[in-house]
Amino acid sequence: MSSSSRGPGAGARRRRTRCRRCRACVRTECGDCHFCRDMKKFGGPGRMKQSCLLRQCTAPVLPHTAVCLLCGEAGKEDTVEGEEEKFGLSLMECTICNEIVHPGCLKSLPSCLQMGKAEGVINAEIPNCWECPRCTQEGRTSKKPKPPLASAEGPAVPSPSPQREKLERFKRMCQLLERVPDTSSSSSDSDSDSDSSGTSLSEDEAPGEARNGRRPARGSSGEKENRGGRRAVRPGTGGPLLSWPLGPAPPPRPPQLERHVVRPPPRSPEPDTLPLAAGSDHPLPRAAWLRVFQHLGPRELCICMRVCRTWSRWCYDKRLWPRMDLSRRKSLTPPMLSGVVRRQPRALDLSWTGVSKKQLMWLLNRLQGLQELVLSGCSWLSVSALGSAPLPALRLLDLRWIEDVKDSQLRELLLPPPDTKPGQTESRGRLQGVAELRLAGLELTDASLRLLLRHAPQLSALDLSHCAHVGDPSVHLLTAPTSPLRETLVHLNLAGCHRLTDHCLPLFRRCPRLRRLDLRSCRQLSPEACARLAAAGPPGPFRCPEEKLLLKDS
DNA sequence: AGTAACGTCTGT
DNA sequence: ACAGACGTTACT
Repeated sequence: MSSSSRGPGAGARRRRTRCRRCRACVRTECGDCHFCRDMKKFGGPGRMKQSCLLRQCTAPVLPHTAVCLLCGEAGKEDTVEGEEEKFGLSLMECTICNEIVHPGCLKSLPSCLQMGKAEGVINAEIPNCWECPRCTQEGRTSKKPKPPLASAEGPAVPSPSPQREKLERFKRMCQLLERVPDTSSSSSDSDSDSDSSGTSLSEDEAPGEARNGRRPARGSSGEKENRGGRRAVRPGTGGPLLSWPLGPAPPPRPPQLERHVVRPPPRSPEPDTLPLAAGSDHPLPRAAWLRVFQHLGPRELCICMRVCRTWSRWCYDKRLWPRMDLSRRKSLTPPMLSGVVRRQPRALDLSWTGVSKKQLMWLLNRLQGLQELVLSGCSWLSVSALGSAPLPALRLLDLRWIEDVKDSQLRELLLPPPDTKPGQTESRGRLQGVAELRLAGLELTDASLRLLLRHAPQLSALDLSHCAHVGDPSVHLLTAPTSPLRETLVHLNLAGCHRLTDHCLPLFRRCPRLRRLDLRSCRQLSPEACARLAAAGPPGPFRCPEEKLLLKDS
């Protein structure tokens, strides 16, 4: 195997490895995803050899054995203090040519070997990842593969056009995500990342349906040569250590872009001022601009984002995007999804969309601050992604009118994740902290309500309208002395629950905080019994005028 | 030596 | 385009 005979740093591309620190790395396997089920330890055949979907590292690092192609040494950023010095001594891997160097080693090359004043384009999303000055300088990005510098004798690398397209998308993504100290003009088109349609977002890529959201293809390690059949031969890869940048450069291998990750915007310092064409800065600081932007809607913000690079960056501020609405979009494109992730909304409406399970999983894994999620009218197939998603901040979940949701499906969502160890913390379901749950139109029975009492005990608003199986016993359950919801419920929607009879009405007086009870379209309820409930004086519910018992269809 | 899993290739 | 397979790499 030729790649193993190459010394590290001699052009052998390095496989990335887990950071072991990110949230994904430190969690346990879900035991339930496609790849877990394949694992021998979970009773599978062990053929796929992939990491648990929930354990996909979000910051894959270079292996410890990686060294600089130029000096042959490892990363040495720990030996210095300043940011700039650290950068010069860190190992950077180019997403295009895959070469790993110390940026400092590049700078100290004789000037005749340097690439003018070209700067690398740093990809802040992935550690030690950039587009090296040479690739940047030569425009070796989306359009052309990196030609062998010394016109090596090797065969041209076949680059099928789909891969080329992916490369272009990848390049765009890198430009959009880059957080380079603005010395380079190589990313001038990155300002155009917001599109003209207002609420729809188009910018960097998200994997969408692709490849389970696997990590970005770094260069691989040349193992493609181990297969018979067609393969991309890499000429000149055994070249001398110091051949770069003069020697035959490894031809580019378009990375397999469908696997790259898009993460929340890094906490990189934002420019605080707006540079003007005249060279000076606009007197208003960023904070003032943000206060202006806060008065704009999504459409206007997207327009602002096309004004200039600085505005574009400022407008990603998540304070400007507390809620995002993608409802009723038949298909969600990768740019839309990554646009959401970059804006980190607190509330996201995906109702009646064709969001897929993978897309939802991808999103939720990257929206850890999400407080409100609306998925009404989506398919259970997709929504089941909630079953293995981390939802630490979730307060509102809307699952109305999802087809095929019965007790067993809701159970999946309510029960604690399978990897929660009994002694770890107390076993907590995902919806423990949820205050508002909308379950209208689902085929739930009292079995689900019992689970709700146990695993969603903090509900203040519950929508069970048009749940055909909800009847008097359900109200008994909800208002029983043992029910935690008896104390917490403020809003309860039971509209269209035909099985409810007058007998259940007095039970609602057990809920001291109940302020709004929707009993519209409950055929068996008599106006008289409802009137008696409504007239119930203190300490019963519905005391204030704005607190209502809704009885009739308005 | 053993385990995990990365990145690419193949068949559909 | 996708899912599955698997050689190989990274690390213990």
